[in-house]
Parts: sequence; C-alpha cells; structure tokens
Amino acid sequence: MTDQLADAAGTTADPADTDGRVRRGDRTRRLVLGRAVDVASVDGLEGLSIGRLATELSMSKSGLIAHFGSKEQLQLATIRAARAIFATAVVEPALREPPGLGRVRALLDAWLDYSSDRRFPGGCFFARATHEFAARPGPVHDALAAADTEWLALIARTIAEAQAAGEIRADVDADQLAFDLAAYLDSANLRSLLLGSFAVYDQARAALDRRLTESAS
Amino acid sequence: MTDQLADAAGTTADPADTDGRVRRGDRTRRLVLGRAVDVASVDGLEGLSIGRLATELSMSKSGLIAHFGSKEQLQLATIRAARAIFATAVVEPALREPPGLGRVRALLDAWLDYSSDRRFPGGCFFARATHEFAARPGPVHDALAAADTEWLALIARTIAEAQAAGEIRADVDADQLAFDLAAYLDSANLRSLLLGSFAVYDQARAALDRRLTESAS
DNA sequence: TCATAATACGAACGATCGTACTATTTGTTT
DNA sequence: AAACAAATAGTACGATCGTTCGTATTATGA
Repeated sequence: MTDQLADAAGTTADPADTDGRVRRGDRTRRLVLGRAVDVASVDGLEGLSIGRLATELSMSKSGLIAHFGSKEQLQLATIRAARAIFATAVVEPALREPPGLGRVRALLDAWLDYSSDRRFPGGCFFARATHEFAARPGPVHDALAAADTEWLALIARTIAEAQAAGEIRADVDADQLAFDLAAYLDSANLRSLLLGSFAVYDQARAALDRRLTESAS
Repeated sequence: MTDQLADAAGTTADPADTDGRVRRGDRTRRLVLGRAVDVASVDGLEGLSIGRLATELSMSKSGLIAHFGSKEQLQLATIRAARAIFATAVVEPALREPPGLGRVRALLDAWLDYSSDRRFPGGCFFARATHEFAARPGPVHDALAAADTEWLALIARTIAEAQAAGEIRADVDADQLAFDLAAYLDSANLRSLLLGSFAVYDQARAALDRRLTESAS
C-alpha cells in the first residue's frame, strides 16, 4: 500500500530485508516498471521495447532484462504493476465508502478521474493493453482477461451491495448493469484520447447518472 | 460497390481501363489490402509488417511496398480498405431500411453481426486500430479519429431521422444516445474476444433494447 | 581482509524491421 | 520488331529487436 509497485516486481514481500543488494534491485525493478506502465499505456505492451526502456532509464539492456528474464515476463510484471496502481487509484478510494449506492458512484467517479487525470499518459492502461491482446493467445492475454473479469465482477459486487442495502432495485440484473456502466467508462476514455477533448466525460457522467437513477429504489 | 477495396487502393476509379498492367497492379493492391486488414485487426497496424505480409502473399517486400510508398501509406490504405468493408457490411444494409427507429435498430444489429461474425478475424478493425493510435499523434491517428467521428455522427443522424419520424422522443439528445449505444457495441466486441464467448453480445442487445425502448415515443 | 552473492554492464549474436536502388519481367503501343 | 511503361523481383543498407555470455561493480557475510 505504501508502494504500489512493490509486489508487482515479484518480490516475496520482505520489507524488513536489510540486504542492500536486493533493496537496490527492488528499487530498480520499481523504477523500470514505473516507466514501463507509462510507455505501454501509449505504445502498448509490444511497443514496450527493452532497448528503448533501457535508454530512457540510462541503463543497459542486459541489466534491465536480467530483472525479468524475458520480454514476456516483463510484460506480465508491467500488468501487475498497472493493477497495483489501478487498485490504489480507483478501488481503494471507493472501498473507503460504506457499501451502497454511494460506493457504486464513488467507484465510477474514481475511474473517471483515473482516466481523465491521465494517471497513465495514454489513458487507461488496460483499455490499451486489452485491445492489443484481445485476439491473441498466450499468457499476456490471459492475465489481461483475468484483470478485466475481476474488474467487472467488482462493479457487479458493489452493485449487489447496494441492492442489499435497499438502494438499488432488487430486480436489477447486477451483471447487466455492470456491463452497461463499464461500457460508458471505456467509451469516454477512448474518445477523449482520440479527440483530445474532455467533454466526452460529461457524456459518460450523464449516461452513468441516468442508468443509476433509473435503477435506484 | 462491386469491389470494396477498389478505391481504397487509391485508384482514380477507372473501371473501363483496359490496360492489363494497371489492372494487374490493382488486383495486387486489393490482394494486399485484403490480407492487411485481417492481420491488422489481430496484431494492429504496427504489427502489420511489410516482410510478414510479403511472405504470406508469396511476393517480394520491394514489390509489395512499391504499391504504397511507405509503411505509413500502407497503414492509411489499410484504414481506407477497412472503411470500405465496414460500409458494405454495416452502413449500406441499414440504409436500405426506411428512416426511423427500424433503421436505427438495423444499424446496430448489422454492427453486432459484423463484430460477432468476425468479419475481421480480430473483431472490429477500428476498435483494435483506434486504441492502438488513440494516444499517438500523426496521420494514422487522424484518419482513425475521423472515422470514429463519422461513425458516431452517422448513428446520431439516424437517431435524428427517427425523431423526425416521431418514433423517438423529441427531447432525447441524439448525440448522447449515440454515445450510449456505441459504448454497448464496443464493449461487447472487446469482451467477446477477450473471453472467447459470445454471450456478451446478448448483454449488448439487452442494453441497446432497453435504451431504445425508453427513448421511443 | 577475503570469499560470496546479487546487481549491473558491455559486447556480440541472429533475426527482423523499413527503405532505397538496380535489374527483370510483363504488358502496351507504334 | 522496337520502344516504352508499369509491375515485380533481388539485393543490400543501417537500425533495432530480444537474448546470451562473460565480466565488472557493489554490498554482505565470515
């Protein structure tokens, strides 16, 4: 929680490890992954080349890739790092709200901020990477598909909480509602980048608001 | 109209040209672009490499790229080719319906078929390419942004026709409704590819139907 | 101080990238 | 048949790709 990229690097969560050598390695891993997520959000996980990353960070290719083993492992670590950032930027703030409609709204608002504030320079990291690997098999695809499934499940679960709290009608299909809401978010993210405008976020907010209002008890 | 890829290749629409040399060139251009859109729908417009394309088509790199001049020009031609395919698969069938709510539904249904039938092996070509270049400047970005803007404008115009026909309420914001509907389509396309399932198209249909029903007069 | 272990570097590898330049083949025209 | 034009092929270039190997640097232990 203190550092989003700690366990994304694959360390065994050993904060009290006083070995300065592995601490140096962890520091480098976090440095690399911090740049990697930004690069990948713009140029994709394939555009994330080792040589480019090494040049930008003023280090050697071999020294960089030694931390990950292969490019595919670097891509998987980058996804884990992006998940950690997403969790702190979107999920955790929402979970600080009490369960109910307020938490649903907090989750969606946090996502819109995460996208429009360009927490990643290329907009939502997952929108970029997921489309890149949607039609390609392999471990990277699977990791992204799992992340997407978890994200939609989180929305649906938050909706179900609001139903349990009596703030969303019981006859609403939580999965369907989650699908609709996520669709608005993704569409706004894409078209804001595409047009260089932020007005589309207002359209997303209007869509979210209407859909939630008509679902409220 | 007879051949979707004819003018996408950049020819000046000279069908009666009896010169067998340029006819051969046009045939090759269409062959190349037909493969290019399929490859790009899976691996993106950057993954579209000249060498790979040449190998798959059993021709030389130099002979292939001579038709386009540069990779960026090939990418732009590929976008034009994809637009032509999209027009015949989605737009033209819908425009054969009389203006009104029926045409709106026909347009959306045609899009869902275009996506779920995998008219491109990687799902919607534009979903893939647009996310790839959303955060990158240049002519390719601009061409994709223009295509997206035209697509949303077409939906909005079709909605406005239905309003003029008295089948959609006059107080409905056509641009907002178009945004919502397009969001459902894109979301279904992505998540169907990601999960390898087609059930998500039913969610999209449910979302489209609800949104249109509540907007109907 | 000296062996040990982890991290980082430098150089080179074969492969592929996009592009340019020069033939060669194929079809047209006179 | 000869001159011409368009399409295609062949070859090579410099750059970058991911990866591997040997070595140097840095920090930790005995």
